[in-house]
Amino acid sequence: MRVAGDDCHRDWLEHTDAVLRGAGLRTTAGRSAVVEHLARQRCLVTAQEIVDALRGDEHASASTATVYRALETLHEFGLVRRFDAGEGVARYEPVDPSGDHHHHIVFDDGAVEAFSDRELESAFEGLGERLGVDLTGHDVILRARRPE
Amino acid sequence: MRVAGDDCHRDWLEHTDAVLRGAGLRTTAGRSAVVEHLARQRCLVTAQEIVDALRGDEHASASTATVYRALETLHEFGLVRRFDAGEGVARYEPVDPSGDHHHHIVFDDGAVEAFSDRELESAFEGLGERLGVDLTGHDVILRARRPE
DNA sequence: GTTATTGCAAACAATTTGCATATAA
DNA sequence: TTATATGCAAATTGTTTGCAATAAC
Repeated sequence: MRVAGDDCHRDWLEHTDAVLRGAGLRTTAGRSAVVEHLARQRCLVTAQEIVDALRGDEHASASTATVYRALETLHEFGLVRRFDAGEGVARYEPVDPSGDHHHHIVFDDGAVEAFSDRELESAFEGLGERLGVDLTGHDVILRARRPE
Repeated sequence: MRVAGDDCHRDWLEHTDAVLRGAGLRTTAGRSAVVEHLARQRCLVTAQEIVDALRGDEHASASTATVYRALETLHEFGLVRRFDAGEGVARYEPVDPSGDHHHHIVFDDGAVEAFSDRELESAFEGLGERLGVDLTGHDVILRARRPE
Protein backbone atom coordinates (compact mmCIF):
# COMPACT_ATOMS: atom_id res chain seq x y z
CA MET A 1 0.00 0.00 0.00
CA ARG A 2 1.28 3.42 -0.95
CA VAL A 3 1.18 6.15 1.60
CA ALA A 4 0.67 9.28 -0.43
CA GLY A 5 2.39 11.67 1.93
CA ASP A 6 5.52 9.61 2.27
CA ASP A 7 5.94 9.14 -1.45
CA CYS A 8 5.38 12.78 -2.07
CA HIS A 9 8.12 13.57 0.39
CA ARG A 10 10.52 11.06 -1.05
CA ASP A 11 9.79 12.44 -4.50
CA TRP A 12 10.46 15.93 -3.31
CA LEU A 13 13.70 14.90 -1.70
CA GLU A 14 14.93 13.22 -4.86
CA HIS A 15 13.75 16.02 -7.06
CA THR A 16 15.40 18.62 -4.84
CA ASP A 17 18.65 16.70 -4.77
CA ALA A 18 18.61 16.46 -8.53
CA VAL A 19 17.86 20.13 -9.07
CA LEU A 20 20.53 21.34 -6.66
CA ARG A 21 23.13 18.96 -8.00
CA GLY A 22 22.17 19.89 -11.54
CA ALA A 23 22.80 23.52 -10.72
CA GLY A 24 26.31 22.67 -9.66
CA LEU A 25 25.68 23.15 -5.95
CA ARG A 26 27.51 20.88 -3.56
CA THR A 27 25.92 18.31 -1.33
CA THR A 28 26.89 19.57 2.08
CA ALA A 29 25.94 18.59 5.60
CA GLY A 30 24.13 21.77 6.54
CA ARG A 31 21.96 22.18 3.48
CA SER A 32 21.22 18.47 3.30
CA ALA A 33 20.03 18.53 6.89
CA VAL A 34 17.65 21.36 6.06
CA VAL A 35 16.38 19.61 2.94
CA GLU A 36 15.83 16.36 4.79
CA HIS A 37 14.05 18.09 7.60
CA LEU A 38 11.73 19.81 5.16
CA ALA A 39 11.05 16.52 3.42
CA ARG A 40 9.98 15.03 6.72
CA GLN A 41 7.68 17.94 7.37
CA ARG A 42 4.01 17.97 6.51
CA CYS A 43 3.24 21.46 7.73
CA LEU A 44 4.65 24.94 7.43
CA VAL A 45 7.93 25.36 9.27
CA THR A 46 9.81 28.45 10.33
CA ALA A 47 13.55 28.82 9.99
CA GLN A 48 13.87 28.86 13.75
CA GLU A 49 11.95 25.61 14.06
CA ILE A 50 14.36 23.96 11.67
CA VAL A 51 17.34 25.23 13.63
CA ASP A 52 15.84 23.94 16.86
CA ALA A 53 14.86 20.59 15.42
CA LEU A 54 18.34 20.07 14.04
CA ARG A 55 19.99 21.11 17.26
CA GLY A 56 18.17 18.26 18.95
CA ASP A 57 19.29 15.82 16.27
CA GLU A 58 22.60 14.09 16.88
CA HIS A 59 23.01 13.15 13.22
CA ALA A 60 22.59 16.56 11.71
CA SER A 61 22.77 20.23 12.50
CA ALA A 62 22.97 23.60 10.83
CA SER A 63 23.53 27.09 12.10
CA THR A 64 20.89 29.77 11.80
CA ALA A 65 22.77 31.37 8.93
CA THR A 66 23.00 28.08 7.07
CA VAL A 67 19.30 27.40 7.49
CA TYR A 68 18.37 30.80 6.12
CA ARG A 69 20.80 30.45 3.27
CA ALA A 70 19.51 26.99 2.41
CA LEU A 71 15.92 28.19 2.45
CA GLU A 72 16.82 31.11 0.23
CA THR A 73 18.47 28.78 -2.24
CA LEU A 74 15.54 26.37 -2.23
CA HIS A 75 13.16 29.24 -2.74
CA GLU A 76 15.13 30.55 -5.71
CA PHE A 77 14.79 27.19 -7.37
CA GLY A 78 11.09 27.03 -6.61
CA LEU A 79 11.58 24.04 -4.35
CA VAL A 80 9.93 25.59 -1.34
CA ARG A 81 7.05 27.98 -0.92
CA ARG A 82 7.35 30.89 1.42
CA PHE A 83 4.20 31.63 3.33
CA ASP A 84 3.53 34.58 5.52
CA ALA A 85 0.39 34.58 7.61
CA GLY A 86 1.18 38.05 8.83
CA GLU A 87 2.58 37.24 12.25
CA GLY A 88 6.03 38.43 11.31
CA VAL A 89 7.57 35.03 10.69
CA ALA A 90 8.08 33.39 7.35
CA ARG A 91 7.04 29.77 7.01
CA TYR A 92 8.29 27.37 4.40
CA GLU A 93 7.09 24.12 2.93
CA PRO A 94 8.19 21.77 0.15
CA VAL A 95 6.68 22.35 -3.28
CA ASP A 96 5.29 19.08 -4.57
CA PRO A 97 7.13 18.33 -7.83
CA SER A 98 4.01 16.64 -9.22
CA GLY A 99 2.32 20.02 -9.38
CA ASP A 100 -0.22 19.20 -6.70
CA HIS A 101 -0.71 21.96 -4.26
CA HIS A 102 -2.79 23.04 -1.34
CA HIS A 103 -3.58 26.23 0.50
CA HIS A 104 -3.95 27.34 4.09
CA ILE A 105 -6.50 28.20 6.69
CA VAL A 106 -5.41 30.53 9.45
CA PHE A 107 -7.57 30.11 12.53
CA ASP A 108 -8.28 32.95 14.89
CA ASP A 109 -6.14 31.24 17.51
CA GLY A 110 -3.14 31.45 15.20
CA ALA A 111 -3.09 27.81 14.12
CA VAL A 112 -2.52 27.12 10.45
CA GLU A 113 -3.91 24.14 8.58
CA ALA A 114 -3.62 22.97 5.01
CA PHE A 115 -6.59 22.29 2.74
CA SER A 116 -7.26 21.70 -0.90
CA ASP A 117 -10.42 21.97 -2.92
CA ARG A 118 -10.76 20.99 -6.54
CA GLU A 119 -13.67 23.33 -7.12
CA LEU A 120 -11.75 26.32 -5.88
CA GLU A 121 -8.73 25.26 -7.86
CA SER A 122 -10.64 25.22 -11.10
CA ALA A 123 -11.70 28.81 -10.52
CA PHE A 124 -8.12 29.82 -11.25
CA GLU A 125 -8.22 28.37 -14.72
CA GLY A 126 -8.64 31.12 -17.22
CA LEU A 127 -8.18 33.79 -14.58
CA GLY A 128 -4.88 34.98 -16.00
CA GLU A 129 -6.48 35.41 -19.37
CA ARG A 130 -9.41 37.31 -17.93
CA LEU A 131 -7.03 39.66 -16.14
CA GLY A 132 -4.63 39.87 -19.04
CA VAL A 133 -1.56 38.80 -17.08
CA ASP A 134 0.79 35.85 -17.22
CA LEU A 135 0.11 34.00 -13.97
CA THR A 136 2.85 31.86 -12.49
CA GLY A 137 1.09 30.79 -9.32
CA HIS A 138 -1.49 31.56 -6.71
CA ASP A 139 -1.93 31.31 -2.97
CA VAL A 140 -5.13 31.32 -1.02
CA ILE A 141 -5.36 32.14 2.64
CA LEU A 142 -8.62 31.45 4.40
CA ARG A 143 -9.42 32.96 7.77
CA ALA A 144 -11.63 30.90 10.02
CA ARG A 145 -13.09 30.95 13.46
CA ARG A 146 -12.19 28.00 15.59
CA PRO A 147 -15.39 26.16 16.53
CA GLU A 148 -15.86 26.45 20.29
CA MET B 1 -21.66 62.05 -10.94
CA ARG B 2 -20.41 59.73 -8.27
CA VAL B 3 -16.81 58.76 -8.22
CA ALA B 4 -16.80 55.28 -6.78
CA GLY B 5 -13.36 55.38 -5.20
CA ASP B 6 -13.92 58.65 -3.42
CA ASP B 7 -17.21 57.61 -1.94
CA CYS B 8 -15.77 54.35 -0.79
CA HIS B 9 -13.02 56.23 0.97
CA ARG B 10 -15.32 58.72 2.56
CA ASP B 11 -17.51 55.84 3.70
CA TRP B 12 -14.55 54.10 5.20
CA LEU B 13 -13.46 57.24 6.99
CA GLU B 14 -16.88 57.77 8.50
CA HIS B 15 -17.28 54.14 9.38
CA THR B 16 -13.86 54.03 10.99
CA ASP B 17 -14.54 57.17 12.99
CA ALA B 18 -17.79 55.72 14.22
CA VAL B 19 -16.28 52.39 15.20
CA LEU B 20 -13.36 53.92 17.07
CA ARG B 21 -15.52 56.44 18.82
CA GLY B 22 -18.05 53.74 19.64
CA ALA B 23 -15.29 51.75 21.28
CA GLY B 24 -14.53 54.66 23.57
CA LEU B 25 -11.26 55.57 21.87
CA ARG B 26 -10.34 59.22 21.68
CA THR B 27 -10.07 61.22 18.53
CA THR B 28 -6.44 62.26 18.63
CA ALA B 29 -4.18 63.99 16.17
CA GLY B 30 -1.81 61.09 15.53
CA ARG B 31 -4.37 58.37 14.95
CA SER B 32 -6.63 60.65 12.95
CA ALA B 33 -3.73 61.52 10.67
CA VAL B 34 -3.10 57.84 10.05
CA VAL B 35 -6.77 57.13 9.41
CA GLU B 36 -7.08 60.04 7.02
CA HIS B 37 -3.98 59.05 5.17
CA LEU B 38 -5.28 55.52 4.75
CA ALA B 39 -8.61 56.85 3.53
CA ARG B 40 -6.80 58.81 0.85
CA GLN B 41 -4.90 55.73 -0.20
CA ARG B 42 -5.97 53.41 -2.99
CA CYS B 43 -3.07 50.97 -2.72
CA LEU B 44 -1.25 49.01 -0.09
CA VAL B 45 0.82 51.19 2.21
CA THR B 46 3.57 50.33 4.64
CA ALA B 47 3.86 51.87 8.08
CA GLN B 48 7.03 53.62 7.03
CA GLU B 49 5.32 55.14 4.01
CA ILE B 50 2.66 56.60 6.26
CA VAL B 51 5.27 58.05 8.58
CA ASP B 52 7.11 59.60 5.66
CA ALA B 53 3.98 60.95 4.03
CA LEU B 54 2.88 62.57 7.27
CA ARG B 55 6.29 64.02 7.93
CA GLY B 56 5.94 65.93 4.66
CA ASP B 57 2.50 67.18 5.63
CA GLU B 58 2.36 70.42 7.56
CA HIS B 59 -1.14 69.76 8.85
CA ALA B 60 -0.57 66.35 10.36
CA SER B 61 2.12 64.07 11.64
CA ALA B 62 2.60 60.98 13.72
CA SER B 63 5.62 59.22 15.10
CA THR B 64 6.59 55.74 14.02
CA ALA B 65 5.28 54.32 17.26
CA THR B 66 1.96 56.07 16.86
CA VAL B 67 1.56 54.84 13.29
CA TYR B 68 2.20 51.26 14.33
CA ARG B 69 -0.12 51.56 17.28
CA ALA B 70 -2.85 53.09 15.15
CA LEU B 71 -2.51 50.34 12.54
CA GLU B 72 -2.67 47.70 15.24
CA THR B 73 -5.84 49.22 16.62
CA LEU B 74 -7.44 49.49 13.19
CA HIS B 75 -6.53 45.91 12.47
CA GLU B 76 -8.07 44.71 15.71
CA PHE B 77 -11.33 46.31 14.71
CA GLY B 78 -11.14 44.81 11.24
CA LEU B 79 -10.87 48.26 9.68
CA VAL B 80 -7.67 47.54 7.79
CA ARG B 81 -6.30 44.44 6.14
CA ARG B 82 -2.72 43.45 6.67
CA PHE B 83 -1.04 42.06 3.63
CA ASP B 84 2.35 40.45 3.47
CA ALA B 85 3.83 39.68 0.08
CA GLY B 86 6.79 38.05 1.74
CA GLU B 87 9.35 40.81 1.39
CA GLY B 88 9.52 41.42 5.10
CA VAL B 89 7.29 44.49 5.24
CA ALA B 90 3.64 44.52 6.18
CA ARG B 91 1.29 46.50 3.99
CA TYR B 92 -2.08 47.82 5.05
CA GLU B 93 -5.20 48.95 3.29
CA PRO B 94 -8.69 50.07 4.30
CA VAL B 95 -11.37 47.41 4.47
CA ASP B 96 -14.36 48.58 2.47
CA PRO B 97 -17.31 48.67 4.89
CA SER B 98 -19.68 47.75 2.06
CA GLY B 99 -18.15 44.29 1.98
CA ASP B 100 -16.60 44.73 -1.43
CA HIS B 101 -13.12 43.46 -1.64
CA HIS B 102 -10.27 42.78 -3.98
CA HIS B 103 -7.10 40.73 -4.02
CA HIS B 104 -3.53 41.18 -5.15
CA ILE B 105 -1.12 40.24 -7.86
CA VAL B 106 2.54 40.21 -6.98
CA PHE B 107 4.71 40.62 -10.05
CA ASP B 108 8.13 39.10 -10.34
CA ASP B 109 9.64 42.58 -10.15
CA GLY B 110 8.09 43.08 -6.73
CA ALA B 111 5.26 45.37 -7.78
CA VAL B 112 1.85 44.69 -6.28
CA GLU B 113 -1.44 45.41 -7.99
CA ALA B 114 -5.03 44.97 -6.96
CA PHE B 115 -7.58 43.00 -8.93
CA SER B 116 -11.02 41.60 -8.46
CA ASP B 117 -12.90 38.91 -10.32
CA ARG B 118 -16.49 37.97 -9.73
CA GLU B 119 -16.03 34.48 -11.05
CA LEU B 120 -13.20 33.75 -8.63
CA GLU B 121 -15.15 35.34 -5.82
CA SER B 122 -18.08 33.05 -6.31
CA ALA B 123 -15.80 30.04 -5.95
CA PHE B 124 -15.55 30.88 -2.27
CA GLU B 125 -19.25 30.52 -1.72
CA GLY B 126 -19.94 27.22 -0.08
CA LEU B 127 -16.26 26.56 0.49
CA GLY B 128 -16.51 26.83 4.24
CA GLU B 129 -19.28 24.31 4.26
CA ARG B 130 -17.35 21.92 2.04
CA LEU B 131 -14.38 22.15 4.38
CA GLY B 132 -16.45 22.11 7.52
CA VAL B 133 -15.08 25.32 8.96
CA ASP B 134 -16.51 28.70 9.82
CA LEU B 135 -14.83 31.04 7.34
CA THR B 136 -14.44 34.68 8.26
CA GLY B 137 -12.50 35.82 5.22
CA HIS B 138 -10.14 34.94 2.45
CA ASP B 139 -7.16 36.40 0.65
CA VAL B 140 -5.84 35.50 -2.74
CA ILE B 141 -2.34 36.26 -3.88
CA LEU B 142 -1.54 35.76 -7.53
CA ARG B 143 2.02 35.60 -8.79
CA ALA B 144 2.62 36.87 -12.27
CA ARG B 145 5.39 37.48 -14.70
CA ARG B 146 5.70 41.03 -15.89
CA PRO B 147 5.21 41.07 -19.67
CA GLU B 148 8.51 42.12 -21.27
C1' DG C 1 43.80 22.72 -5.36
C1' DT C 2 39.76 25.42 -6.11
C1' DT C 3 35.67 27.18 -4.91
C1' DA C 4 31.30 26.62 -2.60
C1' DT C 5 29.70 26.27 2.09
C1' DT C 6 29.85 26.82 6.90
C1' DG C 7 29.64 29.00 11.65
C1' DC C 8 30.15 32.82 14.32
C1' DA C 9 29.22 37.19 15.57
C1' DA C 10 28.12 41.61 14.14
C1' DA C 11 24.87 44.24 11.33
C1' DC C 12 20.21 45.23 9.87
C1' DA C 13 15.42 46.31 9.38
C1' DA C 14 10.81 46.10 10.86
C1' DT C 15 8.18 46.35 14.71
C1' DT C 16 7.25 46.73 19.78
C1' DT C 17 7.59 48.62 24.34
C1' DG C 18 8.64 51.56 28.77
C1' DC C 19 8.01 55.74 30.47
C1' DA C 20 7.37 60.55 31.21
C1' DT C 21 4.59 64.11 29.00
C1' DA C 22 0.63 65.96 26.61
C1' DT C 23 -4.20 66.10 25.69
C1' DA C 24 -9.20 64.64 24.71
C1' DA C 25 -13.17 63.92 27.18
C1' DT D 1 -9.45 65.59 36.42
C1' DT D 2 -8.29 61.37 34.77
C1' DA D 3 -7.41 57.97 31.61
C1' DT D 4 -6.00 57.56 26.81
C1' DA D 5 -2.51 58.74 23.38
C1' DT D 6 1.80 60.47 22.15
C1' DG D 7 6.92 60.88 21.21
C1' DC D 8 11.29 59.43 22.09
C1' DA D 9 14.64 56.16 22.59
C1' DA D 10 15.80 51.66 23.92
C1' DA D 11 14.64 46.85 23.35
C1' DT D 12 13.10 42.81 20.61
C1' DT D 13 12.69 39.83 16.82
C1' DG D 14 13.41 37.88 12.39
C1' DT D 15 16.72 37.85 8.91
C1' DT D 16 21.10 39.01 6.42
C1' DT D 17 26.05 39.53 5.89
C1' DG D 18 31.41 39.76 6.38
C1' DC D 19 34.98 36.92 7.05
C1' DA D 20 38.11 33.33 8.24
C1' DA D 21 37.95 28.36 8.57
C1' DT D 22 36.22 24.00 6.41
C1' DA D 23 34.96 20.60 3.30
C1' DA D 24 33.12 19.12 -1.60
C1' DC D 25 34.44 18.15 -5.95
